[in-house]
Amino acid sequence: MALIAPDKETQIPDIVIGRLPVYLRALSFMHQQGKRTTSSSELGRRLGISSAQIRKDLSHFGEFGKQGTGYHVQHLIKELRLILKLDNIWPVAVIGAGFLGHALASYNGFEERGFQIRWIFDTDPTQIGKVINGITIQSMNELENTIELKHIKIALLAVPAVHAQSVTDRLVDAGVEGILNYAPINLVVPDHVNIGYSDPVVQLQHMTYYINSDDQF
Amino acid sequence: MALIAPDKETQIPDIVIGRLPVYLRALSFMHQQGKRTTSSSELGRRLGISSAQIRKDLSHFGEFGKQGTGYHVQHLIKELRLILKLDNIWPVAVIGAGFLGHALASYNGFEERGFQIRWIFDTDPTQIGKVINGITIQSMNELENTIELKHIKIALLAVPAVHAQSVTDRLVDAGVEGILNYAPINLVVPDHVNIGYSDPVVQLQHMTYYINSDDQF
DNA sequence: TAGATTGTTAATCGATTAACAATC
DNA sequence: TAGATTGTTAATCGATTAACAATC
Repeated sequence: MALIAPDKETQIPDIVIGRLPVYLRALSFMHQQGKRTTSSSELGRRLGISSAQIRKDLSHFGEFGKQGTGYHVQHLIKELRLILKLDNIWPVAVIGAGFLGHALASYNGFEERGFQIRWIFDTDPTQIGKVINGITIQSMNELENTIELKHIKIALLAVPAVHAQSVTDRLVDAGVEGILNYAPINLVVPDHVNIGYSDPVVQLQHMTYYINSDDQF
Repeated sequence: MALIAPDKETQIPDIVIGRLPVYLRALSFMHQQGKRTTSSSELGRRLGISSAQIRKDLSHFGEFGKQGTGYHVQHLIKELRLILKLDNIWPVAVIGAGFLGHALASYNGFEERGFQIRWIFDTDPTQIGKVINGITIQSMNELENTIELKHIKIALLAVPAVHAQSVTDRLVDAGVEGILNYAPINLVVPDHVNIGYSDPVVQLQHMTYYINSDDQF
């Protein structure tokens, strides 16, 4: 079997899937503010997206609104969580206990949004055994065993660029299917593995194209 | 990354601009490996992009290759740096000196790619005056003055979500034109301001759609 | 009811790809 | 030269938007 996703799911454009978490984040914000209902136009205004696009995106998955009144915020949140498989907490491993790994392991914003950092790995003997936010730093020697034993599917990769590909290969071999890569390098993985990239420099370099540098230097 | 609409004058699609930093990163990697020339097909293979797309993207800016032999790596790097305005080092401010702000200020991978973290701000009196990687944490009271005095154009926003919009308003009023937002919230800014988003949870929630959770829970 | 807003269709807009003459 | 690869065109593919009947 070449692909995991069934036909019906593959028919939905990936770009649509990518917007759902943004909708979810905005809806959760509205919910916190006490808003009970919203409309595609209100949501679109907040996100800088057309109302038509929001309605079209949602229509791939069902009918979640009511003519005349719009969407019930809490209900739409629940539906989006189901679509994105967020009805359980995904356990996550952090690879690399440098400054960034520390920051990720210390961040408490994951759990309410569907994830929990449960493991952190490093090669540095002086780091191994230390505890960050209740998580004990493990040796990279235990990587494969732990992944297989705990059925870890998702990892945050915060190792130096030179090691990113080799660690990725180990993660994939052990069964990881989703990697958020913080190293500034492109990873090569099998088709069934999902990679997300987080390289701040790439984003900054995108911006500088649009920023006039005349009075900067 | 959500950016302002490209100038009608430039006519170059924003999605093309967004790929240039990725090309640049891959080319720099090749250069480090000692590669002197490459081709659109080799580059495409590495990045999972078609060779036609790479040639088309580059053709918006000029003719950088040679039939039969491809592209001179070092030359193409130089051209891309010019296009993206990376021929000088952009000074950058970090807002927020929590774990993430610390990690950003401590990261030494910015400078060789066109950026230098030069300022870091926080409200916490116990943090102000401390030094991270040679940078003294300043009071948020000095934010506007410093931005205006130093003509700061780019900021990394690493403050709690509840403060992200109000701090953004202050940054924009003071003259900042590019913000990389690490807070899990959508920002509203004027058209001329470029926003990049870095919310790991949004990326993880995108992945989980494709990951089978059957044996996970 | 009258106004508001959905879900959906068709048209428009934009991006990607295949193909190939040019040429190193 | 012969093989390789570019830059570009036209065709294809896909995504966004405008518009509106349905209906709350």
